[in-house]
Amino acid sequence: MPELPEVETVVRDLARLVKGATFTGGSVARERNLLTPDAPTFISAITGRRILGTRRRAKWVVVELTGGLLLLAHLRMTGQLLVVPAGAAGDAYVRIALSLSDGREIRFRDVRAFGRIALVAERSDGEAGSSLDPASPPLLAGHGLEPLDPSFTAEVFGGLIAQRATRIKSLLLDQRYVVGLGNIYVDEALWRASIHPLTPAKKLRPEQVFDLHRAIIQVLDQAVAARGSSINDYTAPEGDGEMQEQLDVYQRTGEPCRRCGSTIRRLVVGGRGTHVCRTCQRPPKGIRGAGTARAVMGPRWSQGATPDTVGATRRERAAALRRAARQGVVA
DNA sequence: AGCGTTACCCGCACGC
DNA sequence: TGCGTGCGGGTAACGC
Repeated sequence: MPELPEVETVVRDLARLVKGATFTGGSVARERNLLTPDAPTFISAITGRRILGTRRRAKWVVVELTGGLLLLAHLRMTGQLLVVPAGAAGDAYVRIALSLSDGREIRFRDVRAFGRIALVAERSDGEAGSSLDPASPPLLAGHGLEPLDPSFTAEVFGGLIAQRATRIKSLLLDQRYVVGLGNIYVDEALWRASIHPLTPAKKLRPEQVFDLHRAIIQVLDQAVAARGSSINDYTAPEGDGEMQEQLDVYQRTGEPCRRCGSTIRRLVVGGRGTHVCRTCQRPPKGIRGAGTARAVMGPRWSQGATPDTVGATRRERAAALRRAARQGVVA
């Protein structure tokens, strides 16, 4: 699942591969993946544009084009941006293909088809508009702080969350506060800071806010350096990442905590699979331990997460076995 | 208004 | 082999 480190890797790879290239046309196999404009307008508007550079905003890939246009891509769950020779073998999941004058093409491949491509005008303030009209309102309005920007300080972060009663995990997943975090890195940052995901944000002590702020930056920096986590479908134009090998809790249900040896547990917070060490991450007062309080688990929580279960689902068990085999541990 | 929850989108893999 | 279901990023809608 592409989060900030994965999107950042795609953006950097794309810059190396296609900066300076010019679009000569393209095809839209599935128009629902195109947020705006309609397919014929999209193809005609992008044809002849040259790629000036790439950047990232939140989890959006932003490709800067001549003529004041921005090509945006959100990968959601399974989206990929690939740069291949035109005519290279593809499959049914290539939703949009854009040809380049040098004989290559950029392909947006997306198995689950949740991802979105948009072509919009850059506004005078540098933000992406919501249409080809540079006077259109910002498309990405409402996004929060960039966690790797110097403006993301512990003080600002603390001020954002101080009044919020919502669970800290749900808040961190909400892109209106801090952008770029998804399920993987939220679980990882909370483990690093030894904070339970069900803790109400406003109940965090000042030192916990400080630790969490630092953990967010550190885990994202480390993941960017590792080119992100290649889990399921994620890959970048220049290849997979390696952060999945360095994750401490995500999809490690049933395995020992690397800090204290306790078994990593799985619960559901805000409808999302969540991974914790219940020894390092003490549940907040008034909320019973994970796996016992159905009221805080939600109806969709996966049954079968018993203490001696290795992985809450068969898929997780299989992943745990593969991981064990890869690391030379006899399962 | 804030917060929690569900439905939706979609394809896959799981599990019966 | 075949069918029902959980999963999940983001958004919308709903209820308390």
